Amino acid sequence: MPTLETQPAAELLKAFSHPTRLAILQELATGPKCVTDIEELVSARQANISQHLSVLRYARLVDYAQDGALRCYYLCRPKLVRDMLALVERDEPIVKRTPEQIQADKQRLEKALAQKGRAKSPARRKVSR
Amino acid sequence: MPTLETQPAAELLKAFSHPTRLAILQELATGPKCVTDIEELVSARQANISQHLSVLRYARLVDYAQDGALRCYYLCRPKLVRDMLALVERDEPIVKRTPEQIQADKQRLEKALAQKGRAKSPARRKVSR
DNA sequence: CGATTATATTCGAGCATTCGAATGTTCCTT
DNA sequence: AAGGAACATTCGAATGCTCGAATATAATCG
Repeated sequence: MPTLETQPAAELLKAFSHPTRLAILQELATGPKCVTDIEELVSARQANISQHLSVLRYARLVDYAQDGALRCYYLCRPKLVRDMLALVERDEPIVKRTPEQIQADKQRLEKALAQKGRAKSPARRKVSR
Repeated sequence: MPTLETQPAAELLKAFSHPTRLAILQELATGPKCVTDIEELVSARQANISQHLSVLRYARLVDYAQDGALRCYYLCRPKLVRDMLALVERDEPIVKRTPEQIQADKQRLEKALAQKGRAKSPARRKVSR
């Protein structure tokens, strides 16, 4: 019975889920930059960068400070962004489980549940096993 | 000059970016489950769950072991998934920076760059400041 | 075998995202 | 004030995503 607010979490993740936006965040992770700088570093047109920055701003991942005609964008939740970037580039080996291991896992899980929550019997199934 | 493969990273994140898929991953984080179990825990129709599981499988976040007529789904990169779930629910306070702080940051960044990379002068700008 | 259970796949409609082109706005600079 | 630089916004077309309904498949039961 774990419960995370999946709706807002999904929205946050969506903001991260675009190659150009990831590239922008990556650049901002090295320090604040104005739109023109970003435009050079990430290769995309100005309007497009602005559109993506707008998405990132709405998700509260970035904000900017105005400096004359320039807008210096920066990460407004730097740790979150950096950890996310680190997380997605790290690659965990993919595990493969046999039906037997799965059975064992289920057993452990049921035992743990039975111990804590009262009257939480496993769902009825038409299959024997 | 940071460089992460943004394309595959964005695809991975996209697989996470849906409320139902997050809910499924959350359930699987407590142990392996078959589709019918998931269907009860997450409230969505069977076909829809299957569709989302297919996306998660393609992203190599889950896999299954067949057990008779049942398919027991499990996380095939459990640490990645758990860390992601933890990351999105954690909420970092949003920082606000003043133009002055930004200036300071930029200064530091330029200094650091000048020290390492040769001939990396800042982009020309028409604005004085 | 025939029925039923468990799950997957296909299809189509509706909705959302993405991008470039064009245009706006604001702030310099002269 | 006029012009240009920096950036944002709007619009429309193309593409992609999401869901339910219907249908398919595979295993098990009787």
